[in-house]
Amino acid sequence: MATLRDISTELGLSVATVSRALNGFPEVSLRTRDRVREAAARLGYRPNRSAQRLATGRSGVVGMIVKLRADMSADQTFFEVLTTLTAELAARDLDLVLSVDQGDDPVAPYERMLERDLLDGFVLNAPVPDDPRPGFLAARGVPFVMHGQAHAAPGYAFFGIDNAAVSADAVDLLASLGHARIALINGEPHFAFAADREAGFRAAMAREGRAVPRAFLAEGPPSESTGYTLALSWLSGRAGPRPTAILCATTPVAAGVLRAARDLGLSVPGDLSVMAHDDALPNIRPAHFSPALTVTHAPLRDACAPLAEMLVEHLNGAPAARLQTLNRAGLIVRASTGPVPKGEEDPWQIP
Amino acid sequence: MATLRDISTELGLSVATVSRALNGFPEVSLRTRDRVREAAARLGYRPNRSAQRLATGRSGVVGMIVKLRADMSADQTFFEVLTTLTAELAARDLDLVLSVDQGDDPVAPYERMLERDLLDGFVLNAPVPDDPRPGFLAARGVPFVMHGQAHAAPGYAFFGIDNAAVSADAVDLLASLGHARIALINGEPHFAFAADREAGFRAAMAREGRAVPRAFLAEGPPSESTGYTLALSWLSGRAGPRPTAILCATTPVAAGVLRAARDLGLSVPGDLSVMAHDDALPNIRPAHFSPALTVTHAPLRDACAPLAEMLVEHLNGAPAARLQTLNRAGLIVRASTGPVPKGEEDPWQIP
DNA sequence: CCGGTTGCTCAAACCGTTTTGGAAAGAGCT
DNA sequence: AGCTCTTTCCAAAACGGTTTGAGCAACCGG
Repeated sequence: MATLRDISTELGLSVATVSRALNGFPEVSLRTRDRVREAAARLGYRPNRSAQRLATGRSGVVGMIVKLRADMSADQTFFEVLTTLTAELAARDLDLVLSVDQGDDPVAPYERMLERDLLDGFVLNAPVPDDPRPGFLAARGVPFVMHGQAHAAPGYAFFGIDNAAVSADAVDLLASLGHARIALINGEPHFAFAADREAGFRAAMAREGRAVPRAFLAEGPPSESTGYTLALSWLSGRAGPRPTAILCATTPVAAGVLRAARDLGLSVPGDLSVMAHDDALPNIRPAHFSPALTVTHAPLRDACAPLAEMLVEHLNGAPAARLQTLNRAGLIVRASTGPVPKGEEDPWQIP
Repeated sequence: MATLRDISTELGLSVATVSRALNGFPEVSLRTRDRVREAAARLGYRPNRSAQRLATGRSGVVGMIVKLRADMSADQTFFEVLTTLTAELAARDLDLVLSVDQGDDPVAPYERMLERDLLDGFVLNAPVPDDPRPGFLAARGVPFVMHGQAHAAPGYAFFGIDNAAVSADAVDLLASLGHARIALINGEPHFAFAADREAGFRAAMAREGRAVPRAFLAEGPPSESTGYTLALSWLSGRAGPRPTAILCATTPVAAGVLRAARDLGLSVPGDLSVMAHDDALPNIRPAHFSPALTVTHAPLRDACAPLAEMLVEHLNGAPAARLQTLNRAGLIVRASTGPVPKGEEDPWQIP
């Protein structure tokens, strides 16, 4: 394994110059920099991480915790983020180490990883309302970036989408099509994103003058069966006048709703409009649903490069306040939404 | 953060002595060792990993690859191993870093991790028959331990259970109860453990003089629905004389079989005996099934300490040939197995 | 011609461990 | 006392990078 010293003797330069050349410092001439680069490539030089870390005082490793559910499965969306994030961090010379946790204390696994004294920072995910982790890490001066947002105006670095707007955009589209009875199948309520979606939904519905009985505001795991079960019950009319539009937290949920409509002989969008938020997971193609699904669209993948970049800047001393991005999800209108059915324009009455 | 130097000046010793004292070398007197230990604790000394690694030439980090299925889920059992293994390795001063892979090439993710030049070795899991990974890593001189076994007599370090014996023990128990028509719901055939279970099953059945038609040798994912569906079909009698005993790859599969029997009005173990292999995953308690499930029993958790220990020894130069353990699973007889029903003692006839 | 700037490079110090090669002190033996 | 072993410690040399401070040209304007 070639070292800086090997290159320096090879070229008759000092290790200092070689080091600067490879790190792209400005005070080394273009010509020598190219020579050094060439020699490094030729000798197959790879920096020794331990040495680099010893000298810089940084480990080049950031951590992330996988939170397992009671059934020992991990969040589907987690892996989607994980793969891309690993690549994005690697491109910035950071390694991502994972630790798995199944305990109750949300900060304990972070504390354990800090004790190992190996990490420069963290990527947090799946924020919950009043998430205790940001406070804990901030108190210890550990840099981190959050994927999502646990508070309305957090004092920490984060990247996420405007989840209140996700619901509002969907409601606005459906309302403009004349829908008054819009039901929501939300994500699980202990996640911050779901709270934001509900708040946005309620606010938009109120703005449009549409009431929403508690019965038509449901929540559940992001699975096909969640959508199927809830839609079956709602569309049967048992819970009250059936919704003319259903807004789903994820595309699998929408797939279940579509199946329920099919089973009941309802046409989409003739009798029922269906929308979902699309995280753009692979192997799920809402454009190929039948009918093609109208969605708000924000690929989870797209969060990874910004998150990685923000973490790097944070590690380099950028203040958290500068590292806050809230993206707006896109709106893709396809074939699963249409005008409200004739005679179904009346909103729900709150008892 | 206190360093060796801090301790050495504090005590008027050299850093060399402090280092040896802390690492428990014999050439330092008991008295000074205690003084050093005390001072280290008092000053809150924590060794600088990067420096340690630079000096020893080892990174103290081992890798593991999470292989994702097409549906983006990970193997349930993977996390069970992962959590315990992380702890066991940490107790031996090794960090475990994970990388997620969803590609087709089985060795590519290992190559990628090696390129990052951060790892001392690997833990491999979920071996497949003729697994290419051991050869790949051995060719590069990278130490690793395998959880399981991909070949009959591998040349590498591994820890696993004797899966042929798992099947044989179950068949022996059932045969001793008079059962002749024993069906198998095996794990997915691309895993080595399933191939071994099938081989053991076939051999034991042949030894007992029992034929097994292809139709009663099924395989599938380790889920409740796999067991339910297969058992429903078998017990209906459509595929031929119904089995008097069903051997399941996992306890969730057995749960499905029990449900199918219940739905068909069959009593267990009156009409049907049911067995499974029990990995002892949390949240699944075969002892509380109704009836309590007879199992072969080998907690996945139990593999972790040996695996960690073997990896450490391997890193310290122990030859692979000395680091091979094949454990025997236990047999726990509970209430789901009983004598063969009267009049059902005849084996299947192979057409 | 001179003082000052700029561009490029180098030697040396440093990061915090582990490990090597002695050396001093004491013990045991003749 | 002289000699050889142990025992116990130390100074110094790694490990392979990064960073500092200084030096040497060449170039600038005056």
